[in-house]
Amino acid sequence: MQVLSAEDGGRDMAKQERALRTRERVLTAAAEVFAAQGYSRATLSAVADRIGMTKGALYGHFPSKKSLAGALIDESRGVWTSLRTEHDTPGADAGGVLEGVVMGFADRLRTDVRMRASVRLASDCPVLARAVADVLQEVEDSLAKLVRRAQHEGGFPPYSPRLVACLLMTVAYGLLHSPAGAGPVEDEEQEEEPLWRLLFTALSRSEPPGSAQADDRSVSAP
Amino acid sequence: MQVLSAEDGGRDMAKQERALRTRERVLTAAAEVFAAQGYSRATLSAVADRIGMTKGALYGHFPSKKSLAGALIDESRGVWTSLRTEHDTPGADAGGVLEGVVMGFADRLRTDVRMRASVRLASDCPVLARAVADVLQEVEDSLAKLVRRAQHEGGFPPYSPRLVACLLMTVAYGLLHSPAGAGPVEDEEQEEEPLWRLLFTALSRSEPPGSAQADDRSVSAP
Amino acid sequence: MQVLSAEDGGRDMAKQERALRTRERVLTAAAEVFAAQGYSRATLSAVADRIGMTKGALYGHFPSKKSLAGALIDESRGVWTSLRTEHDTPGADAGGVLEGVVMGFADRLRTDVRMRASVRLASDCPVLARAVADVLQEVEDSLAKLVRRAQHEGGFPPYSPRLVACLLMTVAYGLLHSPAGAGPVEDEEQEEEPLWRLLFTALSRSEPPGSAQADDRSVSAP
Amino acid sequence: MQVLSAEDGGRDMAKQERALRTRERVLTAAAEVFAAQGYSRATLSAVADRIGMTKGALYGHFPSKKSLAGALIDESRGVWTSLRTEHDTPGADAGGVLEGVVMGFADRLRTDVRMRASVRLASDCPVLARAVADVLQEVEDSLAKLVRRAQHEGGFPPYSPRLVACLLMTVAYGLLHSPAGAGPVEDEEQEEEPLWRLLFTALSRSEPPGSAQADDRSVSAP
DNA sequence: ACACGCGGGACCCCCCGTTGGT
DNA sequence: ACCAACGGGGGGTCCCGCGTGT
Repeated sequence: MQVLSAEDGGRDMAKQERALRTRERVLTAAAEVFAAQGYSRATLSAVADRIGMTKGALYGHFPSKKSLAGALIDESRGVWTSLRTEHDTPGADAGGVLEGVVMGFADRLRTDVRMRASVRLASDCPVLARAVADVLQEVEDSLAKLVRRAQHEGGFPPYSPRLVACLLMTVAYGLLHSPAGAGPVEDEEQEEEPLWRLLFTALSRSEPPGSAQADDRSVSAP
Repeated sequence: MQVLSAEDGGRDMAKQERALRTRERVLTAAAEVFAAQGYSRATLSAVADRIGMTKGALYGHFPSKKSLAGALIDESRGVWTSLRTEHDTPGADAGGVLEGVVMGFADRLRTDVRMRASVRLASDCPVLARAVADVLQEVEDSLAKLVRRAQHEGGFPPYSPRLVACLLMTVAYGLLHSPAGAGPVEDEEQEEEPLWRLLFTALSRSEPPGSAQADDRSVSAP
Repeated sequence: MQVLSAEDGGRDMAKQERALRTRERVLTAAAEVFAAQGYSRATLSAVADRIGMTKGALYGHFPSKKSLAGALIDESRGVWTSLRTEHDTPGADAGGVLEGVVMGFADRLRTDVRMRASVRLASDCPVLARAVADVLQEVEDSLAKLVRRAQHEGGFPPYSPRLVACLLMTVAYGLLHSPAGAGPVEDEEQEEEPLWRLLFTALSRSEPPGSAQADDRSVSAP
Repeated sequence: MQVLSAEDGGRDMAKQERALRTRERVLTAAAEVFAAQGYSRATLSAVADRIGMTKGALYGHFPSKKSLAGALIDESRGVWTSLRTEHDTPGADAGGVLEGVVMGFADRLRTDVRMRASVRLASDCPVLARAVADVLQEVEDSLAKLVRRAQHEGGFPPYSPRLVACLLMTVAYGLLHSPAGAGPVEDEEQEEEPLWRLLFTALSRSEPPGSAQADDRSVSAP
């Protein structure tokens, strides 16, 4: 049914190519709306308008609103694993890996709309509880394992690894749900990365900070 | 508004007593729904059903869904100030005050449904942005000031006070938006307090934690 | 049941006196709201607020919104008959009686809120169709009979009496439903009486108006 | 908006054709309900049921109840201007034009549901006050100007033109708000045209009607 | 007994997610 | 890919009765 002849195959591939491109555009637009409005307040009309389509056209690519959110969630799983394998090279010390993963995650959260949407959907969506529980547990377990490895290698305080992982996830959730305009946004576009660095620094600190005087920017802008 | 005489006053007070009790029940039920579902997914029917009333009955106490959320927000402001004045007794060291306030806040978040609802509404509600921005900024400023005082008295690392405050707020938001059932919930009801203790410990730590081996519960269950 | 004893009778009468006064205030307030808003848009809250009562208190005097409108309608019947008997004195010529009745009606429409409310309710109310049909037919028949008498006495053009009566009623309805601010309202408070006079003049005219030039105010302000 | 090619254009026109037909059906159904019930008592459900649609389907054509009424009002403006230009041919005497316009208006009021709805909405709708004030003033001014012209040409009594125009409008309003079944409705379908003829005859009469005896039908059936 | 106010049920407008005909 | 239509609530609010004190 798929391959009938050479010409048809070529046309089908062209169609699929085009369909795939459209699907990506839909996904990105949906991510923007989901990230900004959350699941329930987001409307398919807003998604369709953003890419000059109609609501009905979306149903050619995704059978429901839920499936749109699901696709975003699924994709985030891949992003996460790639993030982990990217930093967790053989021979790397766990502390560095942990830092790389966490800060890389923070960076993705800042630059990638789909990542933001996925994390927000993870806590917003009522009907995807099972889908998100998987990837959530996976991420949390990975983080906990990294923490444990870092502790064994030394240099990371003996906090409960699972608690640390949970805290990191919680901060991610919180950032996605912060009221617009809140937070210490002063620089032009550096929004939330200093916050991640502060958190990571505090969690991984093992030495006394010295007797330096307290002053603003001491961490966020050395 | 129309206290005319002693007898009438008595009757009015009785009426007001009853009405006030109902109002409180409505507020609590609304807080439960808002905390669990967020603003947009919460329905007035759910609020009414929870206390055995109808939607129309709610109209006598709160003219709109927005006003319900607004009442919760307003109340949270009072709770916060009482929390601050309670711990910020003259002569107390800032570090202790900060700890008391943060942990007290965490405890309220765990026990008081309305507090949970308020914090969640702060980041959920589209129409109350202005109302929440006030109390939010107030809370964040108070926290930052406490951090600064703690740093001046010594014993608190020289992080950016505003960043620390923002992180604390973010964690609060994140906890309210964590997917149900996530997190290291294993004990019967100790939900999120260990997480707050971990965060506070990490932020205020100035000495090396010693060479203790890493193991679960090392912080949450000393 | 009514008169038990002298004291009780006195108290009852005082009560009834007070109740009657209240009833009148309610009726007037209701007439204002009905005349301004029509039946369906009028709310009992607006009526209650206008006299400093609660909605429930109204229920003690009138069992329903419909009964309130019904009372107004019934009262208008009495007003109408008194209006007719007032001008239809024995020995009066029918033309003068007709003019007196019509212009008196116009005056009542201008000064009496309840009359305005009644006429408006006559065409607004969905559930009082039967009650209004009676008084309506009565009024129309009376007018038609007066027209017929005036025609027999001479001096009134031979229009169909029933059609003339219907036209007069229609103008009354139209005035009550004119959009606020419409019409030739230029004088301070003389609103709609010139219109009635124009209509009556045109209907009763039998002579040529002469060759006077047309100019504004020729009829409304001689 | 997106006429891309001939084929698409054909399809779009077919689509638009269908949509336009439906829009007309909706408009007619709404006019029936508005004319019969007035604005506030009219419900969108009644409109939808009348053409076998659902409430949500209406939303695709008119975003609100108000916009439905607004479309009717706007359309009536066009009907009115066409009515005026139709009779106001160059060289026609103003008296004839006035008669043609008024009687044509009366006929439209009898045959065109939308016209009835528009006139009724003009005095019923609370939110369209500004939209109706325009067309109202326009109509009234046009009528007044015609009256003035007729007076200058001779043959029309020197009543105040604006008062005459206002009276005509008032009768139109009154007819739309007459309780159902009222009036001298006896013939099969000749409802309100005799009333208009009586009014116009009385207003334009300049000679004595002769000494004919008064009898029913003398005007409506010469 | 009378008046008051809280509460109830119904309904309206709006609008969203979703499905066939073209 | 589009348009039109559907059906289901959500929020709002109105009119009305039952229990409550005087």
